[in-house]
Amino acid sequence: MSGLEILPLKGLFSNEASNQGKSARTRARLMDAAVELFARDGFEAAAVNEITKLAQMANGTFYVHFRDKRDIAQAVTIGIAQEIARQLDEAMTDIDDAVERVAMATRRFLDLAASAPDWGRAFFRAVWTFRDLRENMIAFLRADLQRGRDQGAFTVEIDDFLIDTFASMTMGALFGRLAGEFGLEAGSRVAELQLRMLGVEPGRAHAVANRQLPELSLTIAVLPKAARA
Amino acid sequence: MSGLEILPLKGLFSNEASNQGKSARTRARLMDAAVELFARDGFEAAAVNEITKLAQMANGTFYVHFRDKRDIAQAVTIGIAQEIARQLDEAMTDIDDAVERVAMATRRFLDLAASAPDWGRAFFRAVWTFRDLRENMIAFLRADLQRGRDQGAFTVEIDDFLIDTFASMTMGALFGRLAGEFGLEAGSRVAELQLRMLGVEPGRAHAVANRQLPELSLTIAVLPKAARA
DNA sequence: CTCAAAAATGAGATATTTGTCAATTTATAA
DNA sequence: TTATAAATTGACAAATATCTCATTTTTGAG
Repeated sequence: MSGLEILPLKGLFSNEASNQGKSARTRARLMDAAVELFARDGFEAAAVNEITKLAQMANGTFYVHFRDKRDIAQAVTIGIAQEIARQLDEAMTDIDDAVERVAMATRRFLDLAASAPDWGRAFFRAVWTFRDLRENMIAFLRADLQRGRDQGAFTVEIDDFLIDTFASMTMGALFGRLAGEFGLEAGSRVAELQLRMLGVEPGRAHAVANRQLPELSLTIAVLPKAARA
Repeated sequence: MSGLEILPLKGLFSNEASNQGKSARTRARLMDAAVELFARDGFEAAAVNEITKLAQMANGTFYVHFRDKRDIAQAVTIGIAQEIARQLDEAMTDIDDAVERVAMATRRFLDLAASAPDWGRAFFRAVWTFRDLRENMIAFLRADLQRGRDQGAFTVEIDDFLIDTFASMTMGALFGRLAGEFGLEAGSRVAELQLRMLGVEPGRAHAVANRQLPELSLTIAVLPKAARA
Protein backbone atom coordinates (compact mmCIF):
# COMPACT_ATOMS: atom_id res chain seq x y z
CA MET A 1 0.00 0.00 0.00
CA SER A 2 3.03 2.32 0.16
CA GLY A 3 5.79 2.08 -2.42
CA LEU A 4 6.17 4.69 -5.11
CA GLU A 5 3.49 7.27 -5.03
CA ILE A 6 2.28 8.49 -8.38
CA LEU A 7 2.68 12.22 -8.33
CA PRO A 8 -0.48 13.79 -9.62
CA LEU A 9 -0.31 17.31 -10.97
CA LYS A 10 -0.96 19.09 -7.75
CA GLY A 11 -3.16 22.12 -7.56
CA LEU A 12 -2.11 25.30 -5.90
CA PHE A 13 -3.98 25.02 -2.67
CA SER A 14 -2.62 21.52 -2.18
CA ASN A 15 0.82 22.81 -2.76
CA GLU A 16 0.48 25.48 -0.16
CA ALA A 17 -0.91 23.03 2.34
CA SER A 18 1.50 20.24 1.61
CA ASN A 19 3.37 20.62 4.86
CA GLN A 20 0.35 21.17 7.05
CA GLY A 21 -1.84 18.64 8.83
CA LYS A 22 -3.95 16.09 7.12
CA SER A 23 -7.14 18.01 7.54
CA ALA A 24 -5.67 21.07 5.85
CA ARG A 25 -4.37 18.97 3.01
CA THR A 26 -7.71 17.35 2.35
CA ARG A 27 -9.38 20.73 2.52
CA ALA A 28 -6.90 22.02 0.00
CA ARG A 29 -7.50 19.10 -2.35
CA LEU A 30 -11.18 19.87 -2.26
CA MET A 31 -10.51 23.50 -3.01
CA ASP A 32 -8.33 22.63 -5.97
CA ALA A 33 -10.99 20.38 -7.37
CA ALA A 34 -13.56 23.10 -6.80
CA VAL A 35 -11.43 25.62 -8.70
CA GLU A 36 -11.33 23.30 -11.65
CA LEU A 37 -15.07 22.70 -11.66
CA PHE A 38 -16.07 26.27 -10.97
CA ALA A 39 -13.90 27.30 -13.87
CA ARG A 40 -15.55 24.78 -16.13
CA ASP A 41 -19.17 24.84 -15.04
CA GLY A 42 -19.66 27.94 -12.96
CA PHE A 43 -20.61 28.05 -9.31
CA GLU A 44 -24.22 27.11 -9.72
CA ALA A 45 -23.74 24.14 -11.96
CA ALA A 46 -20.79 22.56 -10.19
CA ALA A 47 -21.98 19.71 -7.99
CA VAL A 48 -20.50 18.85 -4.61
CA ASN A 49 -20.76 15.39 -5.96
CA GLU A 50 -18.35 16.13 -8.77
CA ILE A 51 -15.95 17.99 -6.55
CA THR A 52 -15.37 14.98 -4.33
CA LYS A 53 -15.16 12.68 -7.30
CA LEU A 54 -12.51 14.84 -8.90
CA ALA A 55 -10.66 15.07 -5.61
CA GLN A 56 -10.89 11.30 -5.35
CA MET A 57 -12.51 11.07 -1.99
CA ALA A 58 -15.81 10.01 -0.56
CA ASN A 59 -18.80 12.22 -0.83
CA GLY A 60 -19.20 12.63 2.91
CA THR A 61 -15.71 13.98 3.33
CA PHE A 62 -16.77 17.23 1.76
CA TYR A 63 -19.11 17.98 4.61
CA VAL A 64 -16.39 17.42 7.16
CA HIS A 65 -14.60 20.43 5.73
CA PHE A 66 -17.25 22.74 4.31
CA ARG A 67 -20.81 23.52 5.18
CA ASP A 68 -21.95 23.58 1.57
CA LYS A 69 -21.05 24.74 -1.89
CA ARG A 70 -21.26 28.41 -1.14
CA ASP A 71 -18.87 27.89 1.73
CA ILE A 72 -16.17 26.34 -0.43
CA ALA A 73 -16.75 28.91 -3.16
CA GLN A 74 -16.08 31.65 -0.67
CA ALA A 75 -12.91 29.98 0.55
CA VAL A 76 -11.64 29.38 -2.95
CA THR A 77 -12.37 32.90 -4.07
CA ILE A 78 -10.63 34.52 -1.14
CA GLY A 79 -7.71 32.20 -1.59
CA ILE A 80 -7.29 33.10 -5.24
CA ALA A 81 -7.53 36.81 -4.60
CA GLN A 82 -4.97 36.65 -1.81
CA GLU A 83 -2.56 34.65 -3.87
CA ILE A 84 -2.83 36.97 -6.83
CA ALA A 85 -2.43 40.07 -4.67
CA ARG A 86 0.58 38.54 -2.96
CA GLN A 87 2.28 37.77 -6.24
CA LEU A 88 1.51 41.14 -7.78
CA ASP A 89 2.83 42.93 -4.73
CA GLU A 90 5.96 40.87 -4.79
CA ALA A 91 6.52 41.61 -8.46
CA MET A 92 6.21 45.35 -8.00
CA THR A 93 8.00 46.16 -4.76
CA ASP A 94 10.75 48.17 -6.44
CA ILE A 95 8.67 50.19 -8.89
CA ASP A 96 7.85 53.73 -7.85
CA ASP A 97 6.40 55.49 -10.85
CA ALA A 98 2.62 55.21 -10.88
CA VAL A 99 2.36 54.95 -14.65
CA GLU A 100 4.74 52.04 -14.63
CA ARG A 101 2.99 50.37 -11.71
CA VAL A 102 -0.44 50.62 -13.21
CA ALA A 103 0.69 49.17 -16.51
CA MET A 104 2.67 46.47 -14.83
CA ALA A 105 -0.16 45.41 -12.53
CA THR A 106 -2.43 44.85 -15.49
CA ARG A 107 0.15 42.99 -17.49
CA ARG A 108 1.33 40.83 -14.62
CA PHE A 109 -2.18 40.05 -13.62
CA LEU A 110 -3.03 38.80 -17.08
CA ASP A 111 0.12 36.74 -17.38
CA LEU A 112 -0.50 35.22 -13.99
CA ALA A 113 -4.10 34.37 -14.69
CA ALA A 114 -3.25 32.94 -18.09
CA SER A 115 -0.50 30.79 -16.63
CA ALA A 116 -3.08 29.11 -14.39
CA PRO A 117 -6.18 29.17 -16.54
CA ASP A 118 -8.34 27.32 -14.04
CA TRP A 119 -7.66 29.97 -11.50
CA GLY A 120 -8.15 32.66 -14.07
CA ARG A 121 -11.50 31.33 -15.10
CA ALA A 122 -12.64 30.81 -11.53
CA PHE A 123 -11.54 34.34 -10.74
CA PHE A 124 -13.36 35.72 -13.73
CA ARG A 125 -16.62 34.09 -12.78
CA ALA A 126 -16.25 34.97 -9.14
CA VAL A 127 -15.67 38.63 -9.83
CA TRP A 128 -19.25 39.10 -10.94
CA THR A 129 -20.60 37.07 -8.07
CA PHE A 130 -18.73 38.06 -4.94
CA ARG A 131 -18.70 41.69 -3.99
CA ASP A 132 -15.83 41.12 -1.55
CA LEU A 133 -13.59 40.00 -4.32
CA ARG A 134 -14.40 43.06 -6.38
CA GLU A 135 -13.71 45.32 -3.46
CA ASN A 136 -10.37 43.64 -2.88
CA MET A 137 -9.39 44.29 -6.44
CA ILE A 138 -10.48 47.88 -6.27
CA ALA A 139 -8.57 48.55 -3.10
CA PHE A 140 -5.50 47.11 -4.72
CA LEU A 141 -5.81 49.48 -7.66
CA ARG A 142 -6.86 52.61 -5.86
CA ALA A 143 -3.52 53.40 -4.29
CA ASP A 144 -1.61 53.38 -7.56
CA LEU A 145 -4.26 55.25 -9.50
CA GLN A 146 -4.48 57.90 -6.85
CA ARG A 147 -0.72 58.19 -6.74
CA GLY A 148 -0.65 58.77 -10.47
CA ARG A 149 -3.25 61.45 -10.12
CA ASP A 150 -1.26 63.12 -7.35
CA GLN A 151 1.88 62.96 -9.45
CA GLY A 152 0.03 64.69 -12.24
CA ALA A 153 0.44 61.74 -14.56
CA PHE A 154 -3.29 61.03 -14.80
CA THR A 155 -5.81 63.68 -15.69
CA VAL A 156 -9.01 61.88 -14.70
CA GLU A 157 -10.62 61.99 -11.33
CA ILE A 158 -10.02 58.76 -9.39
CA ASP A 159 -13.23 57.42 -7.92
CA ASP A 160 -15.10 54.15 -7.71
CA PHE A 161 -16.53 54.50 -11.15
CA LEU A 162 -13.18 55.02 -12.77
CA ILE A 163 -11.60 52.14 -10.91
CA ASP A 164 -14.48 49.87 -11.83
CA THR A 165 -14.13 50.77 -15.47
CA PHE A 166 -10.40 50.26 -15.31
CA ALA A 167 -10.94 46.83 -13.78
CA SER A 168 -13.59 45.94 -16.35
CA MET A 169 -11.07 46.52 -19.10
CA THR A 170 -8.66 44.14 -17.46
CA MET A 171 -11.38 41.56 -16.98
CA GLY A 172 -12.40 41.84 -20.59
CA ALA A 173 -8.85 41.19 -21.66
CA LEU A 174 -8.69 38.25 -19.27
CA PHE A 175 -11.76 36.77 -20.84
CA GLY A 176 -10.40 37.11 -24.34
CA ARG A 177 -7.09 35.70 -23.28
CA LEU A 178 -8.67 32.68 -21.58
CA ALA A 179 -10.99 32.11 -24.51
CA GLY A 180 -7.97 31.95 -26.78
CA GLU A 181 -9.09 34.96 -28.77
CA PHE A 182 -6.00 36.95 -27.83
CA GLY A 183 -2.47 35.96 -27.02
CA LEU A 184 0.44 37.36 -25.08
CA GLU A 185 -0.11 40.84 -26.51
CA ALA A 186 -3.37 41.28 -24.60
CA GLY A 187 -1.61 42.62 -21.51
CA SER A 188 0.26 45.33 -23.35
CA ARG A 189 -2.68 46.30 -25.45
CA VAL A 190 -5.13 46.75 -22.63
CA ALA A 191 -2.54 48.51 -20.48
CA GLU A 192 -1.93 50.98 -23.27
CA LEU A 193 -5.62 51.68 -23.65
CA GLN A 194 -5.97 52.11 -19.91
CA LEU A 195 -3.15 54.65 -19.82
CA ARG A 196 -4.67 56.58 -22.69
CA MET A 197 -7.95 56.67 -20.86
CA LEU A 198 -6.23 57.97 -17.75
CA GLY A 199 -4.71 60.80 -19.70
CA VAL A 200 -1.18 59.60 -20.31
CA GLU A 201 0.19 61.00 -23.53
CA PRO A 202 -0.31 58.34 -26.27
CA GLY A 203 3.36 58.02 -27.13
CA ARG A 204 4.31 57.37 -23.55
CA ALA A 205 1.35 55.06 -23.03
CA HIS A 206 2.52 52.95 -25.91
CA ALA A 207 6.10 52.92 -24.75
CA VAL A 208 5.36 52.01 -21.14
CA ALA A 209 2.78 49.37 -21.96
CA ASN A 210 5.07 47.65 -24.41
CA ARG A 211 8.27 47.78 -22.45
CA GLN A 212 9.84 44.38 -22.00
CA LEU A 213 8.96 43.06 -18.57
CA PRO A 214 11.69 41.54 -16.42
CA GLU A 215 11.32 37.79 -16.24
CA LEU A 216 8.92 36.79 -13.53
CA SER A 217 10.63 34.70 -10.89
CA LEU A 218 7.40 33.62 -9.33
CA THR A 219 4.99 32.27 -11.85
CA ILE A 220 2.47 29.86 -10.56
CA ALA A 221 4.19 26.54 -10.96
CA VAL A 222 3.78 23.00 -9.83
CA LEU A 223 6.62 21.94 -7.63
CA PRO A 224 6.88 18.24 -7.00
CA LYS A 225 7.25 17.91 -3.29
CA ALA A 226 10.68 16.57 -2.44
CA ALA A 227 11.01 13.78 0.13
CA ARG A 228 10.56 15.37 3.56
CA ALA A 229 13.64 17.20 4.91
CA MET B 1 -64.10 30.70 -16.92
CA SER B 2 -63.95 33.93 -18.89
CA GLY B 3 -65.06 37.24 -17.34
CA LEU B 4 -62.54 39.89 -16.43
CA GLU B 5 -59.00 38.81 -17.00
CA ILE B 6 -56.49 40.02 -14.50
CA LEU B 7 -53.80 41.79 -16.47
CA PRO B 8 -50.44 40.58 -15.28
CA LEU B 9 -47.42 42.74 -15.91
CA LYS B 10 -46.53 41.39 -19.28
CA GLY B 11 -43.00 40.73 -20.32
CA LEU B 12 -41.52 42.00 -23.49
CA PHE B 13 -41.64 38.88 -25.56
CA SER B 14 -45.27 38.39 -24.63
CA ASN B 15 -45.99 41.88 -25.68
CA GLU B 16 -44.44 41.41 -29.06
CA ALA B 17 -46.32 38.16 -29.58
CA SER B 18 -49.63 39.37 -28.24
CA ASN B 19 -51.29 39.45 -31.63
CA GLN B 20 -49.85 36.23 -32.92
CA GLY B 21 -51.17 32.70 -32.58
CA LYS B 22 -51.51 30.85 -29.34
CA SER B 23 -48.37 28.86 -29.80
CA ALA B 24 -46.30 31.98 -30.27
CA ARG B 25 -47.84 33.57 -27.22
CA THR B 26 -47.08 30.61 -25.02
CA ARG B 27 -43.58 30.48 -26.36
CA ALA B 28 -43.19 34.14 -25.55
CA ARG B 29 -44.48 33.66 -22.01
CA LEU B 30 -41.88 30.99 -21.49
CA MET B 31 -39.19 33.26 -22.81
CA ASP B 32 -40.22 36.07 -20.50
CA ALA B 33 -40.13 33.77 -17.52
CA ALA B 34 -36.75 32.49 -18.65
CA VAL B 35 -35.40 36.03 -18.86
CA GLU B 36 -36.44 36.65 -15.30
CA LEU B 37 -34.85 33.47 -13.99
CA PHE B 38 -31.70 33.70 -16.05
CA ALA B 39 -31.28 37.20 -14.72
CA ARG B 40 -31.70 36.02 -11.16
CA ASP B 41 -29.96 32.66 -11.14
CA GLY B 42 -27.86 32.44 -14.28
CA PHE B 43 -28.28 29.93 -17.07
CA GLU B 44 -26.92 26.94 -15.28
CA ALA B 45 -28.92 27.26 -12.11
CA ALA B 46 -32.28 28.14 -13.62
CA ALA B 47 -34.48 25.05 -13.74
CA VAL B 48 -36.92 24.31 -16.54
CA ASN B 49 -39.13 23.45 -13.66
CA GLU B 50 -39.06 26.97 -12.33
CA ILE B 51 -39.52 28.52 -15.71
CA THR B 52 -42.83 26.81 -16.25
CA LYS B 53 -43.92 27.50 -12.70
CA LEU B 54 -43.21 31.19 -13.15
CA ALA B 55 -45.00 31.18 -16.49
CA GLN B 56 -47.90 29.43 -14.80
CA MET B 57 -48.14 26.47 -17.04
CA ALA B 58 -47.55 22.77 -16.87
CA ASN B 59 -44.11 21.35 -16.98
CA GLY B 60 -44.66 19.42 -20.15
CA THR B 61 -45.60 22.51 -22.10
CA PHE B 62 -42.03 23.64 -22.07
CA TYR B 63 -40.95 20.70 -24.16
CA VAL B 64 -43.54 21.42 -26.78
CA HIS B 65 -41.81 24.70 -27.49
CA PHE B 66 -38.17 24.14 -26.72
CA ARG B 67 -35.84 21.19 -26.86
CA ASP B 68 -34.16 22.01 -23.59
CA LYS B 69 -32.76 24.83 -21.51
CA ARG B 70 -29.96 25.67 -23.88
CA ASP B 71 -32.50 25.99 -26.64
CA ILE B 72 -34.56 28.58 -24.83
CA ALA B 73 -31.45 30.39 -23.66
CA GLN B 74 -30.39 30.76 -27.26
CA ALA B 75 -33.79 32.06 -28.29
CA VAL B 76 -33.94 34.52 -25.44
CA THR B 77 -30.45 35.77 -26.06
CA ILE B 78 -30.97 36.36 -29.73
CA GLY B 79 -34.25 38.04 -29.01
CA ILE B 80 -32.73 40.44 -26.53
CA ALA B 81 -29.84 41.31 -28.81
CA GLN B 82 -32.15 41.97 -31.74
CA GLU B 83 -34.44 44.13 -29.71
CA ILE B 84 -31.60 46.18 -28.33
CA ALA B 85 -29.98 46.60 -31.73
CA ARG B 86 -33.29 47.62 -33.23
CA GLN B 87 -33.89 50.27 -30.62
CA LEU B 88 -30.36 51.62 -30.77
CA ASP B 89 -30.52 51.86 -34.53
CA GLU B 90 -33.81 53.63 -34.37
CA ALA B 91 -32.49 56.09 -31.82
CA MET B 92 -29.48 56.99 -33.93
CA THR B 93 -30.71 57.17 -37.51
CA ASP B 94 -30.13 60.87 -37.85
CA ILE B 95 -26.71 61.14 -36.21
CA ASP B 96 -23.74 61.26 -38.56
CA ASP B 97 -20.72 62.23 -36.52
CA ALA B 98 -18.90 59.13 -35.30
CA VAL B 99 -17.91 60.64 -31.98
CA GLU B 100 -21.51 61.45 -31.25
CA ARG B 101 -22.70 58.05 -32.38
CA VAL B 102 -20.24 56.13 -30.29
CA ALA B 103 -21.08 58.09 -27.17
CA MET B 104 -24.76 57.87 -27.81
CA ALA B 105 -24.73 54.13 -28.41
CA THR B 106 -23.13 53.52 -25.06
CA ARG B 107 -25.44 55.89 -23.24
CA ARG B 108 -28.60 54.64 -24.90
CA PHE B 109 -27.60 51.06 -24.36
CA LEU B 110 -27.16 51.60 -20.65
CA ASP B 111 -30.41 53.47 -20.29
CA LEU B 112 -32.23 50.82 -22.20
CA ALA B 113 -30.78 47.97 -20.19
CA ALA B 114 -31.44 49.76 -16.93
CA SER B 115 -35.02 50.43 -17.88
CA ALA B 116 -35.59 46.69 -18.23
CA PRO B 117 -33.27 45.29 -15.59
CA ASP B 118 -34.24 41.67 -16.15
CA TRP B 119 -33.24 41.97 -19.75
CA GLY B 120 -30.13 43.82 -18.77
CA ARG B 121 -29.08 41.15 -16.35
CA ALA B 122 -29.89 38.34 -18.73
CA PHE B 123 -27.90 40.13 -21.40
CA PHE B 124 -24.98 40.64 -19.06
CA ARG B 125 -24.81 36.98 -18.13
CA ALA B 126 -25.31 35.84 -21.68
CA VAL B 127 -22.50 37.98 -23.04
CA TRP B 128 -19.90 35.84 -21.32
CA THR B 129 -21.59 32.64 -22.36
CA PHE B 130 -22.68 32.99 -25.96
CA ARG B 131 -20.11 33.89 -28.52
CA ASP B 132 -22.78 34.79 -31.06
CA LEU B 133 -24.11 37.51 -28.86
CA ARG B 134 -20.65 38.97 -28.41
CA GLU B 135 -20.07 38.93 -32.13
CA ASN B 136 -23.34 40.70 -32.74
CA MET B 137 -22.37 43.42 -30.35
CA ILE B 138 -18.96 43.79 -31.93
CA ALA B 139 -20.37 44.03 -35.42
CA PHE B 140 -22.70 46.74 -34.23
CA LEU B 141 -19.82 48.77 -32.85
CA ARG B 142 -17.28 48.21 -35.56
CA ALA B 143 -18.87 50.40 -38.18
CA ASP B 144 -19.01 53.48 -35.99
CA LEU B 145 -15.57 53.00 -34.54
CA GLN B 146 -14.08 52.51 -37.97
CA ARG B 147 -15.89 55.54 -39.25
CA GLY B 148 -14.41 57.62 -36.45
CA ARG B 149 -10.99 56.37 -37.31
CA ASP B 150 -11.51 57.24 -40.97
CA GLN B 151 -12.75 60.69 -40.04
CA GLY B 152 -9.58 61.19 -38.04
CA ALA B 153 -11.49 61.56 -34.78
CA PHE B 154 -10.00 58.45 -33.20
CA THR B 155 -6.28 57.84 -33.04
CA VAL B 156 -6.28 54.16 -32.10
CA GLU B 157 -6.28 51.30 -34.50
CA ILE B 158 -9.70 49.66 -34.72
CA ASP B 159 -9.44 45.89 -34.39
CA ASP B 160 -11.11 43.11 -32.46
CA PHE B 161 -9.10 43.76 -29.36
CA LEU B 162 -10.04 47.39 -29.21
CA ILE B 163 -13.70 46.69 -29.80
CA ASP B 164 -13.68 44.01 -27.13
CA THR B 165 -12.14 46.37 -24.65
CA PHE B 166 -14.59 49.08 -25.57
CA ALA B 167 -17.45 46.65 -25.04
CA SER B 168 -16.01 45.46 -21.73
CA MET B 169 -16.13 49.00 -20.43
CA THR B 170 -19.78 49.26 -21.33
CA MET B 171 -20.51 45.92 -19.72
CA GLY B 172 -18.71 46.95 -16.57
CA ALA B 173 -20.85 50.06 -16.37
CA LEU B 174 -23.94 47.96 -16.98
CA PHE B 175 -23.04 45.71 -14.10
CA GLY B 176 -22.51 48.62 -11.75
CA ARG B 177 -25.71 50.20 -12.88
CA LEU B 178 -27.75 47.05 -12.39
CA ALA B 179 -26.13 46.39 -9.05
CA GLY B 180 -27.23 49.81 -7.94
CA GLU B 181 -23.69 50.99 -7.40
CA PHE B 182 -24.04 53.73 -10.00
CA GLY B 183 -26.94 55.78 -11.19
CA LEU B 184 -27.91 57.68 -14.30
CA GLU B 185 -24.47 59.21 -14.62
CA ALA B 186 -22.91 55.85 -15.50
CA GLY B 187 -23.64 56.26 -19.21
CA SER B 188 -21.97 59.63 -19.53
CA ARG B 189 -19.03 58.65 -17.41
CA VAL B 190 -18.15 55.52 -19.29
CA ALA B 191 -18.75 57.18 -22.66
CA GLU B 192 -16.34 59.92 -21.72
CA LEU B 193 -13.69 57.42 -20.69
CA GLN B 194 -14.20 55.51 -23.91
CA LEU B 195 -13.74 58.63 -26.01
CA ARG B 196 -10.56 59.52 -24.12
CA MET B 197 -9.25 56.05 -24.77
CA LEU B 198 -10.02 56.40 -28.46
CA GLY B 199 -8.03 59.60 -28.62
CA VAL B 200 -10.72 62.25 -28.54
CA GLU B 201 -9.43 65.41 -26.92
CA PRO B 202 -10.52 65.35 -23.23
CA GLY B 203 -12.51 68.57 -23.39
CA ARG B 204 -14.54 67.36 -26.32
CA ALA B 205 -14.93 63.90 -24.79
CA HIS B 206 -16.42 65.47 -21.73
CA ALA B 207 -18.72 67.75 -23.68
CA VAL B 208 -20.03 65.08 -26.01
CA ALA B 209 -20.52 62.46 -23.34
CA ASN B 210 -22.43 64.83 -21.12
CA ARG B 211 -24.59 66.47 -23.71
CA GLN B 212 -28.25 66.27 -22.88
CA LEU B 213 -29.81 63.43 -24.83
CA PRO B 214 -33.07 64.02 -26.64
CA GLU B 215 -35.89 62.26 -24.88
CA LEU B 216 -36.13 58.67 -25.92
CA SER B 217 -39.46 57.92 -27.52
CA LEU B 218 -39.00 54.22 -27.40
CA THR B 219 -37.96 53.00 -24.01
CA ILE B 220 -38.84 49.48 -23.21
CA ALA B 221 -42.20 49.80 -21.58
CA VAL B 222 -45.10 47.61 -20.68
CA LEU B 223 -48.11 48.55 -22.71
CA PRO B 224 -51.37 47.08 -21.57
CA LYS B 225 -52.87 45.64 -24.67
CA ALA B 226 -56.01 47.52 -25.64
CA ALA B 227 -59.06 45.56 -26.70
CA ARG B 228 -58.42 44.33 -30.24
CA ALA B 229 -58.96 46.88 -32.99
C1' DC C 1 2.61 -0.40 21.15
C1' DT C 2 -2.03 1.40 22.72
C1' DC C 3 -5.74 4.06 22.51
C1' DA C 4 -8.65 8.04 22.04
C1' DA C 5 -9.52 11.64 18.88
C1' DA C 6 -9.75 13.04 14.24
C1' DA C 7 -10.59 12.05 9.59
C1' DA C 8 -12.65 9.57 6.02
C1' DT C 9 -16.00 6.47 4.19
C1' DG C 10 -20.06 5.24 1.47
C1' DA C 11 -24.79 3.62 1.91
C1' DG C 12 -28.96 5.70 1.81
C1' DA C 13 -32.90 8.93 2.94
C1' DT C 14 -34.59 13.08 0.87
C1' DA C 15 -35.12 16.37 -2.59
C1' DT C 16 -34.79 18.24 -7.07
C1' DT C 17 -34.72 18.18 -12.06
C1' DT C 18 -35.23 16.36 -16.47
C1' DG C 19 -37.79 14.74 -20.10
C1' DT C 20 -41.85 11.56 -21.81
C1' DC C 21 -46.44 10.44 -22.80
C1' DA C 22 -51.35 9.19 -22.68
C1' DA C 23 -55.18 11.83 -21.71
C1' DT C 24 -57.62 16.20 -21.87
C1' DT C 25 -58.72 20.78 -23.35
C1' DT C 26 -58.85 24.40 -26.76
C1' DA C 27 -58.95 26.42 -31.33
C1' DT C 28 -60.54 26.51 -35.88
C1' DA C 29 -62.21 25.37 -40.33
C1' DA C 30 -65.90 23.28 -42.77
C1' DT D 1 -72.43 22.14 -34.70
C1' DT D 2 -68.86 18.90 -35.43
C1' DA D 3 -64.54 16.95 -36.65
C1' DT D 4 -59.78 17.46 -36.64
C1' DA D 5 -55.56 19.30 -35.45
C1' DA D 6 -52.95 21.77 -32.20
C1' DA D 7 -51.87 22.88 -27.63
C1' DT D 8 -51.75 21.84 -22.90
C1' DT D 9 -51.74 19.08 -18.92
C1' DG D 10 -49.79 16.66 -14.94
C1' DA D 11 -48.40 12.17 -13.40
C1' DC D 12 -44.35 9.69 -13.49
C1' DA D 13 -39.89 7.20 -14.50
C1' DA D 14 -35.24 8.10 -14.49
C1' DA D 15 -31.39 10.70 -13.45
C1' DT D 16 -28.85 13.77 -10.35
C1' DA D 17 -27.82 16.16 -6.17
C1' DT D 18 -27.75 17.16 -1.34
C1' DC D 19 -26.68 16.11 3.18
C1' DT D 20 -26.60 12.71 7.30
C1' DC D 21 -24.71 9.27 10.04
C1' DA D 22 -23.16 4.81 11.79
C1' DT D 23 -19.03 2.62 10.87
C1' DT D 24 -14.16 2.11 9.66
C1' DT D 25 -9.55 3.87 9.07
C1' DT D 26 -5.80 6.82 10.15
C1' DT D 27 -3.09 9.66 13.08
C1' DG D 28 -0.17 10.92 16.68
C1' DA D 29 0.53 11.57 21.75
C1' DG D 30 1.90 9.08 25.64
